[in-house]
Amino acid sequence: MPEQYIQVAIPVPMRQLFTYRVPETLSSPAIKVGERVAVSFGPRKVIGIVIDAQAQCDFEVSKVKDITTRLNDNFNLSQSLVSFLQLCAHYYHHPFGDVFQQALPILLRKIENITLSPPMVWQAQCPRDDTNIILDKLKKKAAKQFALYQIISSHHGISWVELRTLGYSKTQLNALQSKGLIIEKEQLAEQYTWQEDTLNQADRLVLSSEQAIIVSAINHSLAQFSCHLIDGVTGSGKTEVYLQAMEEVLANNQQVLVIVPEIGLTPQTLNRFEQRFNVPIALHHSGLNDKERLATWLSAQQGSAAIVIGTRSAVFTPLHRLGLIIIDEEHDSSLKQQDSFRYHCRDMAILRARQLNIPIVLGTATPSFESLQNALSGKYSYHQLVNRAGKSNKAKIALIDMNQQQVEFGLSGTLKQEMKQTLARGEQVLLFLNRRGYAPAINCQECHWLAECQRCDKPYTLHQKQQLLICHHCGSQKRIPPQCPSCGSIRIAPLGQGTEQLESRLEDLFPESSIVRIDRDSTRKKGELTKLLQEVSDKKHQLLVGTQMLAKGHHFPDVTLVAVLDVDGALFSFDFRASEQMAQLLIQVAGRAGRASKPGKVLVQSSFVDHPLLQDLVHNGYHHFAHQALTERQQARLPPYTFQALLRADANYPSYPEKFLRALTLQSLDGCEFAGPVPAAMEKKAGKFRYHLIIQATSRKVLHRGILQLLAQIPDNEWLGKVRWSLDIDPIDLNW
DNA sequence: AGCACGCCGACT
DNA sequence: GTCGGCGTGCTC
Repeated sequence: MPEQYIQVAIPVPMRQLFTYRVPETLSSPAIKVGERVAVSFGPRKVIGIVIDAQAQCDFEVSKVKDITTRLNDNFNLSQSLVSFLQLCAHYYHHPFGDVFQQALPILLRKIENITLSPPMVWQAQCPRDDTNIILDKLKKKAAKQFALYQIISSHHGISWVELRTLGYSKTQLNALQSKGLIIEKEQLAEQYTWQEDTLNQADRLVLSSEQAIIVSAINHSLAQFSCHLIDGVTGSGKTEVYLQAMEEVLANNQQVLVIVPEIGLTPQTLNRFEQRFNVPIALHHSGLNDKERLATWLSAQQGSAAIVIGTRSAVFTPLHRLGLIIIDEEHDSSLKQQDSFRYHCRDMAILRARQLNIPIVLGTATPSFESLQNALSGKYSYHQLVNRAGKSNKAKIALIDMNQQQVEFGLSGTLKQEMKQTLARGEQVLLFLNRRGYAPAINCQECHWLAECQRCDKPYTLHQKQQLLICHHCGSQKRIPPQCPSCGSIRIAPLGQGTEQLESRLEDLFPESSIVRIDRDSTRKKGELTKLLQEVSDKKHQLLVGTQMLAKGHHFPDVTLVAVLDVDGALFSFDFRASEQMAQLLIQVAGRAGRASKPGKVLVQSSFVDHPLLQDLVHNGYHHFAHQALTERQQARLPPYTFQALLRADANYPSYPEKFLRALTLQSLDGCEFAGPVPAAMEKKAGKFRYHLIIQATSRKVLHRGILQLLAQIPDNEWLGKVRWSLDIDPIDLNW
């Protein structure tokens, strides 16, 4: 019997696999790719994933260790998932151990044995004589319980996680249980299959011809890879297209993976899917605990879940019979992870669809320039939805010239007037200010001393309510100094305006109206965001103040006036993506407001109303703007016409990062261009000094090859060990 | 990333 | 004397 060696991915940030021996006592049954094994690694014990089961020993045999145990549970990875994760690691030049670490539920990375209680679902009890009487009572006295019963009774079984995400409480559930209306049962672990009652026709809409063409295009390519970009304004019926495209896939007993932005997994979204399909749906979002995440993972892998709906990291869910992937809001920035493993969920989803030979659908009202370019060049099927389903009028965007106006607290006279009129009609107003806190700085009015964070060299943000100075870059906090540390003056005053200040100013300006502020500070508590949004839709508040958070996901039908208080930052940013993001934000904001009978109005305040970008966007719309901007990108040889990578380095001492990057030989990298090394936009952050290097090429292949050559040099770099470095492929945030 | 090892400063 | 700061190096 020859010795058996395996290659194992270990959860460390190293770009290599580790060789282990499988002792004879553990060699039967044959060890497989994707198995989890416990191994000793240096002084500790870790879980590794078997990547190659027939490996030759390519390491000094005397140093190779035996694996400790094989984890013979239900949670080993499929061959297909392992090769997908390998593809991801390869694409991003990222350590494989770290990729699988992030892709797996936390519980699968731990040594301890996993005890997972069987999955439970709620079902309606068989109707008894008095059932209808009880229900009638509920309908009148407890509408929420009645709605809960409706949803449960329309399904064969629905989990607590689903019900919780739909906005129901344990109390409501217990109430129905004690009335004998519902019962909790173990969910059958068998594979989901399409039944006669799987599709609920009740709210199924008749498709417009535009929509029907898209659905049939998707359905015609079910057994092969194809990428469809659905470019449709808010209200044009993208979700209905998703739902009807899913029908055939589900009818083939295949699974569907739906990815939504972080904030997008709202009760309304989920409700749409729950109403339409009577199938087990597994969820994956930040509101789940470790066991719930693992349960989702398992039900997807075993095939008992027909649909998986989740945020970014759900792209790594194992799905045995995946037939269709849907990415909603494909332009959304939350799809790109901005730390450690910097992957873009959309791009990895496309890779996965290609690997599995299945279609993928990208939906948005404001396509990312990357996707738009791929659509225009014919790489994706491009579907435009131009007709708004409810025939509602699109919100009009108008500019307000701040130079021609009396301005008070960041509000122009025109805006104040419009606000008064809107509020007088009993409608709601939404104000965007992308700056949380009370003021973005405080300074001394005598000597102009500015309170700065020592670790970032940036002004502290004043948080009045907490009576604190908080650095928005590193999170450090400081008391407000009673007097200027430089000249001793007590004339220290806030500079500029944030949402917290705006809220309190509005309280004085509009004492009759109730004001609500929605930003990261006011929604820190779990469930607070949902609560505030509910209060808004209940019309408990007339004035809404918020940051970008408010631009995503939620629709406010009674908001008929939206104002963006300060758009100028994006016009003069040296980040070439700033204007793209600004345009997407404005269009998304416009889509949040109004309804068929009450169209919304969007006002944008700027001191540069003649700026060509603003003019183009306002007068010609997003698509004209995007085409213009794409032409400029092409001329400037910028993405999506070129491909970029960013090599970042940071250290505790100022000179090391630059020295590290300068020590690299860049000339040898055939076909690649470079910018830098240059100091990061924030050269100092959280006490670290940062430099970076941009690598650019006209093809992904050339870039890939260049990076491999670059990475090969790093082990010999004399400054290695003095710096920390990381690589970002297709970077979005060049400021970092 | 951990974790150990090792070499210097301020304490019971 | 030694506790512990974190710089450095290693992990099949």
